[in-house]
Amino acid sequence: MAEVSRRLAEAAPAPAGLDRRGETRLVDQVMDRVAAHIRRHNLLPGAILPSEAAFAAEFGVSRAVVREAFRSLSALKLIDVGAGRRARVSGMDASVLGVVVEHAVRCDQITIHQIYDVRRTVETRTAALAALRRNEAEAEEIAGLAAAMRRDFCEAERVMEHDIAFHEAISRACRNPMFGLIVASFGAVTRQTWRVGWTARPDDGARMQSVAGHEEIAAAIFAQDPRRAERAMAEHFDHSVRALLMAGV
Amino acid sequence: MAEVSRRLAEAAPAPAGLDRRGETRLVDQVMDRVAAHIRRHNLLPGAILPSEAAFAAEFGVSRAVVREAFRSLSALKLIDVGAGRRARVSGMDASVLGVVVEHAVRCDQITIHQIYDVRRTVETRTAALAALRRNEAEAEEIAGLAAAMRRDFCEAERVMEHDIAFHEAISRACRNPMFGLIVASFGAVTRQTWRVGWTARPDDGARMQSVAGHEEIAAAIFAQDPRRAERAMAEHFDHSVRALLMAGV
DNA sequence: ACCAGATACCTGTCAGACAGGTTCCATCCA
DNA sequence: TGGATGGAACCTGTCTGACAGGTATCTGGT
Repeated sequence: MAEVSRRLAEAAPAPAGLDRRGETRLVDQVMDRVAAHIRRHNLLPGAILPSEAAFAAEFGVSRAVVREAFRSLSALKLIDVGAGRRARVSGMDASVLGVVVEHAVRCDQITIHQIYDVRRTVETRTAALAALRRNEAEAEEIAGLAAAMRRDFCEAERVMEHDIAFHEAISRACRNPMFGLIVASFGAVTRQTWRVGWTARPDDGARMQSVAGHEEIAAAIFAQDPRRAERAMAEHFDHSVRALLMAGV
Repeated sequence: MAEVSRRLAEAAPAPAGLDRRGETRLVDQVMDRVAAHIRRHNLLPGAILPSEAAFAAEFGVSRAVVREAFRSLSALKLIDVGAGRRARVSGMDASVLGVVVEHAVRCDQITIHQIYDVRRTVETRTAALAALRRNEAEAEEIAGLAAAMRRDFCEAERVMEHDIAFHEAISRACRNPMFGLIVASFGAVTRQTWRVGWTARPDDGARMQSVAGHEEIAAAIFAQDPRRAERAMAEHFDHSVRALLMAGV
C-alpha cells in the first residue's frame, strides 16, 4: 500500500494556473485542486485542510467558489466540514453509495430484482468469508441480531432494522471494507422495499421461516462452516426473491 | 416498479418550515428539500427542476444556500446543472462510486487485494450472466477489446484502457446496471494500479498469457457458455492476484 | 502547573451586482 | 406559410463585502 500511495502522490500534477476561459467551471477546478492537495500531501483521514480563505487566496478565486467546492467534496464524504473548525479529510462512508443507488432505483434505472441478484452474488460470498474470519464477538452479534428478529417478530419495523443490521454485521465480519461498503449501500433501498416482501408472504408461518433462515445463516457462521453459510445465504435470497415475485413486484 | 415508486412518493414528507436554530445547516436542509421535491413529483432523469431563485424564494433562504445544495447534489450526480439552463434530474452515474473507492484506497482504508477479492466475486458472476444474455453486438465488442489488447500489446497504456473497457463491456452485457455500476467504479482504482501488476509479470510471455486469459473469457461469452466464462474469469483473477503478490503489493 | 477569560480565526449565511450562456418568442424575409 | 433571425427574458457562474456565531488558541492569574 505504501508503494501505491507513493506512486499516487508522484502522479499528482504540480499546481498551475486555473483555466479562466470558462471551459471548465472554476468550482470543478478548485475541487480537483483540493483533491490534488490531499494526494500531494498524502493526507489521511483526520488531517486538517487549509481554510477556505487560504485556498481562495492560493487559487485567486472568491471564497464562494471554494465554499462550493468544499461543499461538493463534503457531499461525497471526502472531507468533513463543520462550523468554526477547519475542514478535515474524511474516512470511508457507505452513505454516498446508498444515496446513489436509491436515486437509481427511484428513477427506474435499476429494478429491485437486479439489486437482489447483486446482493445474492455479494452476500453469499460475505457469508462464507464471515464464517472463516469472524471472531467471537462478531459471531455473537450476528446470532444476537437473528434472535432479535424472532423476539420482535410482531413489530415489522424492528424486524426490518434487525434484518439490515444482520446483513451489515456479516459484511463487517468478512473483514473486507469494500464488501461492507457495498452491502451497507443496500440498506437505503431495503428500507424502502423490505415491507413489500414481508407483507407479501402468505402468513406468519412463512415470515417465521424467513427468520429461521437468518438463524441458520448465523448458526453456520458461528460454526465456522463457510459452505453451509453460503448455502444458507443463497436459500435466504431465493426465498426473498420468491416472496417479491408473489407480491407482483 | 410503479408500485414501489408510488410508495416512495407517498412517503415523502410535506414541506414544512426550515429549522433556523442552526441545529442543522441550511444547505443540508435545502438538499433534503430538493431531493424530496424530486421524489414528490416522481421526476425521472431529464426532468427540469425549478431555478435556484425559485427554491430560494420558496424556502426563504439566499441563493447562495440553494447554490451550494445544488452543487452537492450535482457532485453526487443526482442532478445535472449547467450555465444558463435549468438543473435537470440526472441518471445513474458510476463515477461517484469510483471517486469514493479511489479515496478509500488512497487513505489506506481499503487494500488492492480487498478490491480484487470483490472484483473476483462480482465479475465471475457478470461473466456468467454475460454469456447467457449477451447479444451479437456485445459479444463482438468484448471479443474485439480482447483482440485490441493483443494488437496494442507493446503500448501498456492502451492495453490497460482496453482491459478496463473489456471488463466494463462484460458488465454491461450482463444486463444488470447495478453490476455495471460496481464494475465501472473499479476503473478509477485500476488506472492507478494496473501498471504495477503488468510490470510485475516476469516477462512478455506471462503478459501475453494475461491477454490470452481475456481472449478465453471473450470466447466463452461468445460461445454462450456461462460455466466456461465463469471459470475463465476466475482464473484470470487468480493470475492477476498472483502477479500482484509477486510485485510485493 | 492548571484553569478561565479574552482573542483571533474560521465557517454559515446574507445581500447585491454583473457577465455570459440558454431558451423562447416575435418579427421579418423568402 | 415556413423558416431564419434577432432580441428579450431568464438562468447560472462568479465576485465583493459584511456580519453572526462557533472553535481553537493564547494569555494571564492563581
